Amino acid sequence: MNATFSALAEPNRLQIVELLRDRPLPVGGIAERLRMRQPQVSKHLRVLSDAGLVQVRPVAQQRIYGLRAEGLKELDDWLEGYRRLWGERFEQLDDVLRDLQQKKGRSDGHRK
Amino acid sequence: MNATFSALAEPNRLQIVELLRDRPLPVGGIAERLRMRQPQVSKHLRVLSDAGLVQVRPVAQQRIYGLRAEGLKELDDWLEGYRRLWGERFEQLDDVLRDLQQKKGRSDGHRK
DNA sequence: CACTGATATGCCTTGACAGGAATATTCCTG
DNA sequence: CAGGAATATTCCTGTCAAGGCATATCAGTG
Repeated sequence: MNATFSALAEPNRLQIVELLRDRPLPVGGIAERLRMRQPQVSKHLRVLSDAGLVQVRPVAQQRIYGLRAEGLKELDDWLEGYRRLWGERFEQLDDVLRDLQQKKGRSDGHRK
Repeated sequence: MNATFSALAEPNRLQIVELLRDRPLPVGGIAERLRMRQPQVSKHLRVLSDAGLVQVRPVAQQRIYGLRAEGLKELDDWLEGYRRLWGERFEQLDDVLRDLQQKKGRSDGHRK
């Protein structure tokens, strides 16, 4: 999960992902459209690949990079635990919890 | 959006977000539970706050930090454009697109 | 095989950023 | 207003990662 965020934290890498959202592309195609140098694109793709966000398919001497569903679904699953934050009236619950966080008055009462 | 990923890319920051998922906490409480030093926690919270991922509520000299729904919803919205990747048979469409990526779109007959 | 196109890798330099420690700031209470 | 608790900020330092550039690798073709 951490690798996912790290990978997407880099602006160029995020751009690549957004570009591949439309369709898979060879390295050269990515470099051309994003005005980046080929070596950097390869490096970024390496990181994205390690994070499981993209996958490759060799065609001749080209390598077609496309998004990898599982990688992004992982992100979606992570978000699942946070969806209750919006859409629901969560602020009221927030207020309730506000009281509970009072340092948890334990037997170690030190009210100097 | 980029700020969001950058903020969550840092392991400790991600931990903080996951911790605050359960309930809002004061700076000291966060530091204590995550075994981090207070200054670092404050710095991380600053970044998370700038990214719109957390919000503060002052209580006495404490500052209660909690998740900010809008920030995480933004992430969710971003993912929206990628959800079609899974759940649906997208691989077949992938195959179709494979042909179109032939290095150029000559305007020869591709009527359908 | 030599040649070429497409991509990956290695080395180097530089800038950003996280942690550590000290200090400043803010707010409460007597 | 002094004192202290909770938090923020500053300065410093080391690390790591991204870009530039050269080069290696690899597949296809004549």
